[in-house]
Amino acid sequence: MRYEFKKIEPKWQAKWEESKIFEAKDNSDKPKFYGLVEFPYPSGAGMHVGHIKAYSSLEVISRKRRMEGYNVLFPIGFDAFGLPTENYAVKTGTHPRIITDENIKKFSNQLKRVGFSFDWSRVIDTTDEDYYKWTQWIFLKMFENGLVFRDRTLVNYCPHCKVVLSNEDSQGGKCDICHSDVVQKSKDVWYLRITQYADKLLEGLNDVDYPENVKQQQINWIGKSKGAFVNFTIDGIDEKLRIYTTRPDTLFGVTFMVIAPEHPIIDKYADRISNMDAITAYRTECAKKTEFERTQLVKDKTGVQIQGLEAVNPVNGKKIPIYIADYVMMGYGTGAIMAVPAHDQRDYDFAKKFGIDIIEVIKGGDIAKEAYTGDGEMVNSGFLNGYTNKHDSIERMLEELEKQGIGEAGVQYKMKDWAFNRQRYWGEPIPLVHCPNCGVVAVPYEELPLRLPDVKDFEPGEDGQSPLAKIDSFVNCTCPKCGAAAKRETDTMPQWAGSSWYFLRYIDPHNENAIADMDKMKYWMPVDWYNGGMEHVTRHMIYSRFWHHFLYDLGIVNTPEPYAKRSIQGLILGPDGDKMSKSKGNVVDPLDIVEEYGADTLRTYVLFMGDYGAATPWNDSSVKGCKKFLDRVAGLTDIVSDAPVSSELEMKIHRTIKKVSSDIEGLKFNTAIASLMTLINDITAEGHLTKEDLIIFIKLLSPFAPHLCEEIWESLGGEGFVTVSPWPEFDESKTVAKTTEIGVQVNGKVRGTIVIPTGCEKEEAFAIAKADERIASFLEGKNLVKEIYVPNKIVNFVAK
RNA sequence: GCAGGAGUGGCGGAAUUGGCAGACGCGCAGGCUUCAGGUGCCUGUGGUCGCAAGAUCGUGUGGGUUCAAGUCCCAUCUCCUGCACCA
Repeated sequence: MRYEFKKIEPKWQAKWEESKIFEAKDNSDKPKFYGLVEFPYPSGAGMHVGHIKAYSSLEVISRKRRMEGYNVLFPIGFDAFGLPTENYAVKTGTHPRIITDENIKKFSNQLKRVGFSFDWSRVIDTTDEDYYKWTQWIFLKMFENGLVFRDRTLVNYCPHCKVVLSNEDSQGGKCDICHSDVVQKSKDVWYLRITQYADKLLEGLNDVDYPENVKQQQINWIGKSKGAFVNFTIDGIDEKLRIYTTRPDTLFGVTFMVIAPEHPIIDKYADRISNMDAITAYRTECAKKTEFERTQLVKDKTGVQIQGLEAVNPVNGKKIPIYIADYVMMGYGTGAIMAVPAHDQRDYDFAKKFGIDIIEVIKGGDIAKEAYTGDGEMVNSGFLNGYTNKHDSIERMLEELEKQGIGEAGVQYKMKDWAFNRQRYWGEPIPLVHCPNCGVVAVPYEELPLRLPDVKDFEPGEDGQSPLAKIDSFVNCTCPKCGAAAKRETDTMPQWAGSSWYFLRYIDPHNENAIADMDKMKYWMPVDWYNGGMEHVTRHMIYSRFWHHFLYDLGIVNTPEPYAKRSIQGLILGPDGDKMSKSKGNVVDPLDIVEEYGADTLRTYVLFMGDYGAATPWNDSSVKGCKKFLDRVAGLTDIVSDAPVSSELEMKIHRTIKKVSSDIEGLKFNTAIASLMTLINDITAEGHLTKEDLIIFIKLLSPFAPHLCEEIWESLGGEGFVTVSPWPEFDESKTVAKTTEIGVQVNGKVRGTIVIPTGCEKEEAFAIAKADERIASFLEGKNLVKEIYVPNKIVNFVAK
């Protein structure tokens, strides 16, 4: 047979669709497997080879599971709200709905052409009102349960996109969407109280199978730290300055305090501060800086002492100066710190610059040179003197603080509450109403979905207002509670909302009464295996785990954790080894590859190219190598004969079944394909194979190259589809050879190889080795000191 | 700075977890097929020395443990990814 991909690919894609073999069954006695891939944002550019790699791992595993007899749910959908579509709408005047529909159509066709075995009967689109109705519904549940609040604070704001960004979306001080510098702006913001779930999100990690680095990244992101809150009094005023510290045991070493430039105490006591001009100037200076600039100037400390306010160290009564400095952030802890210059490098640098005392309280370093952050004996510390263990001294200090009522143990998280609104059109409307009498009121559940109004102008307002604010018919409404004239919230939800629960909707995509039917969730949840990119580990995964924990607490879902197992695919780099990007012109279009070499070749290549988790450059020549491999597979049909193959080849077939089966489970697709290549080399050397042997071969290959394998299956008279035929089994006894070739070392150097009966005793192995002429020549005239034999591995003689 | 990961031929990458380093693919060289190019097939392919048999070196670098180290330990360099004045 010849590998005529242009003919066979459309043929089998049509047959698969017609036979519905990829549709998951809701009522099944079979064990279930729920494989999930991160659904795409349907951009106008269409699919990228990165999408192919991202979906191929669970594509192969899902196909293998079907052959193993599982009822498989392998769905796909579109995360279609978002800025690129809206920006394109602003530019072209086309409605985002039309653009989205076009892009989804384009993506679907492309995915189908690659032959992915998605269940197309369960496609979801986050911008579909039947879908976002439930996104709004979950939001209202959170509102009802006190997890939604509004606050006027400094937010990360992108002046280019004109939206408020969460911390997650402004990493490194750059807007995640347009990469402009993010500025700080005072705004009213809706927050989701994700911090209330910080501990559950941490503890939940113990129960899931995520790669270690993924867990670690989430742990760092949540950033839990244990320490203490301590209240410092301000001299002469009845006012406490509250700080957070992880080292309360160094309290005797505090020689000054620092507060963030935005700290409210400054305005409160402005009349007592004698250098308000200098302070105001410094604050203005800081406000101008972006957070990025502020955190970049790590080396040089700046600040201004507050003249007129002095704090009192609560453990020794000493009066200490208070400074404002931008190295203290309002957003973490209490926005104020106690400074211990002897044992904190930042405080040390500041003290050196401003000539403040440095008092050593932990022995072991040289505080004339730098801060000492290690352990050691406590000194100059009153009742703590003589303590040598950090844990003990902290405990002792906490005890004292609580006894005297000046502080208590506490925890802090780096993770902040989730800024949950955008001033944009193309997102889920936030279902809240502002009533002059009742305040903020929820839209009643029965009025959901709260639909996006049809508008012509998608341009956001210059004052940072949503385009929805310009639509009077949308804004003006009556209060659901008191009936008074009221105004709708005009902000929309951020991009991450719709993807925070989408895996639940696949289970029951058309349910009109609930996000999904409980019995169906009990069958399908949790997601057995979720594959995606590293970039979603801290945002999407944390957000969706938060929503899921919340829904679990309400009894709406049946598992606390949504994803039992997570894997990560590595990037595909351009042929030049750089990240693919339009500007570099090194982008590979997957459809070009499908056109020229076929979908099976593309699928095989993206998994063969290297370690699945590693970033690997694209190589056009290697693609051809995979095409050549499939050509040779097609050619196997020409050498089928009735004559049984040698026992040697039979063993290799059994070994290959074993290896491909286990490699797929470990995401080692490259070696699984390599072993099939090795086997075809062995078959070619043998010159023939039986029909049964060929069936085994195409079954093993079918998850990777399903179109070709179906064609061969059909030509061999197979019933139905190879895709749903049983996965081959191997006979362990047949994977073992009668004889094994092993290396023989003399003094640790390989001097030859011998053939031994597999699993033989050491005496026999030594005898065979010594009988070997070459080995004997190396042993001649020497004393055998030691003989080592590792069964079926190696013989080593130590001779002097 | 902190956390995680990686350094193996000309290239992508293997190595049953301490047991013959370089599987498989690409590339390259030679040969066959071909008027020719391409395709296809066969052979070879880590470095150095050697006609060869073979010897010798070899997994970022330096040390160590071991009969035996890509793999374990100590030190060190480089690169990637994330976080970062987090108190």
